[in-house]
Amino acid sequence: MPVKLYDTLSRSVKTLTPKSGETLRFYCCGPTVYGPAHIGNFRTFLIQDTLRRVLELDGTAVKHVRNITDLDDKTIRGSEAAGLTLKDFTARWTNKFHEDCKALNMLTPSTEPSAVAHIPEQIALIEKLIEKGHAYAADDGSVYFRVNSFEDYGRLSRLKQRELKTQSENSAGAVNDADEYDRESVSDFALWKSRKPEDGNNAWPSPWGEGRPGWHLECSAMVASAFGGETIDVHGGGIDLCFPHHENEIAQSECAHGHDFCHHWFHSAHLMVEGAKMSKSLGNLYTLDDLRAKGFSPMVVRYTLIAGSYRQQLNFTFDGLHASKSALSRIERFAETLLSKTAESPERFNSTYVGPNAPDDFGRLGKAWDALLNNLNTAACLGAIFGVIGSNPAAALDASGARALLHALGALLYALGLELFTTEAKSADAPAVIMELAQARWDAKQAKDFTRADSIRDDLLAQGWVVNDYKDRFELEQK
RNA sequence: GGCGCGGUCGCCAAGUGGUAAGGCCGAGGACUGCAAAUCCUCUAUCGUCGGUUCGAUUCCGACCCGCGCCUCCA
Repeated sequence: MPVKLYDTLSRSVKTLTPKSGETLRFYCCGPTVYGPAHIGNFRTFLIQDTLRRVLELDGTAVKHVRNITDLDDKTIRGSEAAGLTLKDFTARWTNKFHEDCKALNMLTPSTEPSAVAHIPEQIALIEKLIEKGHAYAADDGSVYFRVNSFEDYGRLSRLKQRELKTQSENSAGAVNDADEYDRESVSDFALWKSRKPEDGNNAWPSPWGEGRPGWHLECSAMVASAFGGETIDVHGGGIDLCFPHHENEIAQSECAHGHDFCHHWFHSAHLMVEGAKMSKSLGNLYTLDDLRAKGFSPMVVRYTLIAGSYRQQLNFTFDGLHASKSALSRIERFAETLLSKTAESPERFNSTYVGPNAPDDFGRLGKAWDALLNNLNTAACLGAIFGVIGSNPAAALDASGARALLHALGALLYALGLELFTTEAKSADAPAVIMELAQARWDAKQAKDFTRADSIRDDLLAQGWVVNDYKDRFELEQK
């Protein structure tokens, strides 16, 4: 069954198939590398990662391109402030991004083009647009896109040109871009920005003088270079990019190449944090490291960020993180139960059952798989998984039945990018001192010295370790 | 003002024209020296008001409330 996905352009759920017949062309607007990415950024990247996983599991080859925005106001400002070259500065944050991606179990894109590395392509694109009458150079050496020259402008975001013009004053009453008076129209946007003092050494030669590309242009150039100028199948990004970024990408690319830019627009909704808009001034802008420091594993974060509908604003809360933690460990226990039927280890679960190989039949987990195919309904997918867990199927299964269910579960977890058996620190990880205390408590308990046993237990708890007793052994768990 | 999203159990959340998945929390039970962990069981008529329909949470209209975007924020 093919994957169905909501498309912003047509405002409908459409079947997703590679128009070329073979590999699906998937482009995503990547991170601006001027600092650590926050969980809002990752929400978008994670759902894109999930789409790719579902497609591949469904048998569709995907060329997944996600760019690195390393050349814009923020990276330049950041590098100047840090006293580093743009290259060193962005390399540092690109590395950090990659580390976080890995921790979140994200697949590496097929390619990750850099904007700085595509300046010649961007200049060539501008020349083409000028040649076709879609762009013009201003007196100061900047080049602008002539929005009036592209009839379809505003189709994606459904903004009429007339409204755009009146929107040179926004709702707050502030006049936008007061200094850019040399544009023909306030709707026109910069393709090339002439060199300014605050750009430091970050200027490149061009037919219009020194300067740097405008932000929107990089994606048009990188899409063209990654996919040979062909129409791409899916373009992903946060909903905020719909206008103006994607609108401008469409304008630049379609005017330059003369054919459709992209078939399917894949936008994900934003994140709220504890009911408020996420922002630096509110201090509620979390990074993966922030959450780790509070004791939440990357897998718990991933679960939280993908458990809700991607088209729905997600209210990110610590309650939600706790809920995810419990839910995830419940799936883990279910897998353990099945593994006890097949006499296999958790390590073996990850190596054998979790992978991009969908079983022919998902069996009783069929509903969960169908949910993913249906517009990435991750919530329904998880709901269906828990429905199966609740029905306690293990009791009635023999080893081969358990194996089949493990295969289905492993495929679903691969699709969701959730890795089990990696989260909690267990006894094996406890420091020797803690282990000794716990052992002393166990001995006291066996000797029925409950006063001493309980006192040691309180002691351990104070140090952040919970003791769980079983029939003939105990386990430690980090609080 | 324009465009868009949403209001479902305490919290999160799926969903359908025929009387509402799931997770968390909570409660009760089993287990336990007591706990913890685990397991079992339990909790809603879907913002308001109209309309269409044999029947609407699901379709239409109005209204109320929350939120996002409107030139460089995923």
